[in-house]
Amino acid sequence: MSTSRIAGHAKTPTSKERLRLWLKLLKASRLIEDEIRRRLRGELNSTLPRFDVMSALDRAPDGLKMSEISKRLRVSNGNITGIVDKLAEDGLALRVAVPGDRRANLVRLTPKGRANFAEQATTHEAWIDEILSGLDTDDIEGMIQRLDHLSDKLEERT
Amino acid sequence: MSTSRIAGHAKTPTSKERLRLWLKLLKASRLIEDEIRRRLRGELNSTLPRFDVMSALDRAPDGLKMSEISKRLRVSNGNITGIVDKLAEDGLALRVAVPGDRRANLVRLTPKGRANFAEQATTHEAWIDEILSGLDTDDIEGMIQRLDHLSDKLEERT
DNA sequence: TCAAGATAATTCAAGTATAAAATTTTTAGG
DNA sequence: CCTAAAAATTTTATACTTGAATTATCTTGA
Repeated sequence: MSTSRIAGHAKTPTSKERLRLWLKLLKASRLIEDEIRRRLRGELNSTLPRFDVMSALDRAPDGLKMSEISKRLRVSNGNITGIVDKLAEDGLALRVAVPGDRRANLVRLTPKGRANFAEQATTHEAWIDEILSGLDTDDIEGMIQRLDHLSDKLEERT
Repeated sequence: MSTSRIAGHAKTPTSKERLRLWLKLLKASRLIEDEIRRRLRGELNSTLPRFDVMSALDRAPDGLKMSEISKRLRVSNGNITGIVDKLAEDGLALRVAVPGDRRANLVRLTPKGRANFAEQATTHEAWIDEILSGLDTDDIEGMIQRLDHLSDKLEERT
């Protein structure tokens, strides 16, 4: 069954319009993401993946399994192994055995990691506040709504 | 409704709202980007950076200097070297000497590269069309406007 | 019970990314 | 001319990312 496209009908978006939207979306998010990466590297001596993992761990005081972290951040398992290794080396996180399942570990922030992240999170929020200044509430609310709508559609697909 | 927000009177957004927007933006674009990467790998045996470089080259029939590519794609120079090396190995692009400046090269798609990209671009556009189906014209136009506005603000900063 | 089979994590190879240093070539000032 | 600065690119070092293969450990059903 194929979709019939009626030429000139205003309500049906064309593939060109959809492509345009995607390119704009990618551009905007990369502009912001690159800026955040630069600042994390330059000012906090960290990286976005490290920040993301710590953020996930911070929200789970009881710890998360490796696989749980990778599911939440939508990155591969092997990836998380390396990042958690680094965090552990730096004394920011540690692996704890799971009683009853010797395959799995729980990863937790150490007190040092928790304190460290609290600072970083404050700084991070201020960056975003600065970077996104110049958008008014209508812009923000409108975009949040539409992005939610979009993400919902995308997640439905699976 | 219990909120006191009045259309046309945009109150100042809080940093929490801005942070929320950023997280939504990042989520949506990663959902799409990951899907595109998966398909490029699985169906076209390619990668997003390769596709991006070829896309830039396709739009510049006379070729682009390495530095010009990295400026357009906003990635580092050293990065482009590796990607162009790969494309050249596969016979999709080649380096041409710039008459009068032996420091620089022009990179061009080969006929094979051009044909190859034409196919990929068609497929890519169809993917986006499919992935973003479910958004109506209002969603798309509204988002494009706001993303443009956002990107403009971000680019002003520099 | 006990061999599949599923699950958790790690390791590996290949590719992508950056910043900084190095190399080669061009351009300008004296 | 000649040398210092600038420009274009590559190289290097480090880190992130994925998907596939591997190891180790459960879980299950005949």
